[in-house]
Amino acid sequence: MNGVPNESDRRMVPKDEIDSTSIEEDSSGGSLNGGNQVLKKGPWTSAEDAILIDYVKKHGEGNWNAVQKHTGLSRCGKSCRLRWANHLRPNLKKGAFTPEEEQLIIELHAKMGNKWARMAAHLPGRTDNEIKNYWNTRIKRRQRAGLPLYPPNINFQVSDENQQSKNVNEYSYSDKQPNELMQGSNFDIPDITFENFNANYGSLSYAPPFPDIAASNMLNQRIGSLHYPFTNPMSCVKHLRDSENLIPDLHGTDSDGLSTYEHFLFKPSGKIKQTFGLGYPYDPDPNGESLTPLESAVPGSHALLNGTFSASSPIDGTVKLELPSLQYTETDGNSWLACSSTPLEAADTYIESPPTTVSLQSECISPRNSGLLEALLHEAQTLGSAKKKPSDKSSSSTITPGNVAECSGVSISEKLEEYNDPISPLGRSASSVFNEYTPPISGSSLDEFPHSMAPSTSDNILVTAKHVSSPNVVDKGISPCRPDALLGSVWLDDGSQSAKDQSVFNDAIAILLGQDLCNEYKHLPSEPPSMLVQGFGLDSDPWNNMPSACQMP
DNA sequence: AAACTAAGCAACCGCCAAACA
DNA sequence: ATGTTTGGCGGTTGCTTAGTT
Repeated sequence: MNGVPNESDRRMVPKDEIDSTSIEEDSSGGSLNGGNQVLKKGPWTSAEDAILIDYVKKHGEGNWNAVQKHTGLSRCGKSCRLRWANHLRPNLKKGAFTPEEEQLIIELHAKMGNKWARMAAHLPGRTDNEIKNYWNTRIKRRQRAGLPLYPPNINFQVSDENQQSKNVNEYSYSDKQPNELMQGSNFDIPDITFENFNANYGSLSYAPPFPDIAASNMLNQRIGSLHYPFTNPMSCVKHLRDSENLIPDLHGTDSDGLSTYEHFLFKPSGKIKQTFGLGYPYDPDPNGESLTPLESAVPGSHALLNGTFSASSPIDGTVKLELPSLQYTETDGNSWLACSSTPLEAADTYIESPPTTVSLQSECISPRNSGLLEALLHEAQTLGSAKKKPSDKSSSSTITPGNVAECSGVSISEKLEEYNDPISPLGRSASSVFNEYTPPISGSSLDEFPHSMAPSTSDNILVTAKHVSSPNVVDKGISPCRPDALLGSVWLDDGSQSAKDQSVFNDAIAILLGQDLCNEYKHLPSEPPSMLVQGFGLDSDPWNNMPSACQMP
């Protein structure tokens, strides 16, 4: 039997309680139960633990509400159960997670999402709470470091437990495990490995977030009217938020008259769709008019999105962002780091986080750390509304995070220019940097890829690369403001242009990050794009390149 | 040395579903 | 069939500690 744990008592219990032998005396923070007895809240004392342990020895687990009756313990049944389950029950494993456990957690989370209890079932001696805390801490750490939540080489295999769900439409999205979703509608997905997504990984994993306004504002303002292909409205939030980490590219059509920028913000469905059109080899419907199982799956796939989702809730009215606060809130800030922080900080970020390096776009749009950028976005949005023209409305635009830059035809380069981007890491206007160091990508009006003409999956990657450049940008000889997009085009496109573009990209990075950092990128081997994305030009296994902090102590 | 910040952890809360009356 | 109780789960909060400025 586990003795009375007492590290927590020493640490958590207010000093005036530690020596208290009477658990009845302290009623601080308590509440009355049915019998008007004050139920204590807060940290458990050793005395309380002893009572609870004694009770369980005699009566066994369960019937937790009876604990109070039988023992006089002023704790509600829930609290007793929790205390027992998380701290007092025998065979609990204490201490830090082993590397094996950590790996297992990562894999389980990739499969299950935030199903802590289910994950705990795979980790004997570990509690759901422990796993949850670990994961949240891990997320925090990795997001701060700009790292993807999952190592790219992690395998996401369909587990038997995921066979339960047969029809995604029967369930709220939030309840679905990624693979469950993938299996919806009898859509069989073979073992999924991250390698399948490597081509997108760099940009997917850390492609940035919407601006802060994204989730809440999007939902508050638009969700209600969205034709959103998810059964659970809250899934919009999840998708939006998940997609923050995702996708370099959107492929929406501007059917509702929203400006491009608005589309980006308010039309997540397009975003999601395009996301999955990017190159998932099993997507049976790359054109994406219907929501494929994959589409429904991936947005919430922790594995694929490097995001997490949580339970659903109504979105009408006040939107409660359900993700653990730490799971997303810092993403923006990190993403922005490269742009907003000092060069050194940016450098650290880039060194630590190759994926982040390919998502400069996000950095460029996140307002989290920049009032200016927030203003920029706001203005862009305003302009977007003001500038809306019939032609704009009719154009079938691909909305990408990068395209956000074009907010209603105004490239972010231009916008940054307007603001003179005082926070550019190198003291230069980010826009000028982009303009100068990002190459024009041949290409493509967004109209080249109307929704109905979305290329087959084999082409999607290329499409993605092309779409990141906007008509405006190309026409003006202005490069897209998205190095990640650029990267995508460079890495994902084949042919002689690749080397050239890559070189240009490296130069752009050099400008942005300083030559030293750029050297890291110049080491990028001339490998197939997917390899490059996978390894980010560093070790072939990006997981191995993660900072020690991210490899877990 | 003090103030501040981040990390880690324990516990609570609200919701949900199953069991029971 | 309906209402209540109970247990479980996931998200969030708040506290302590450790590290940094």
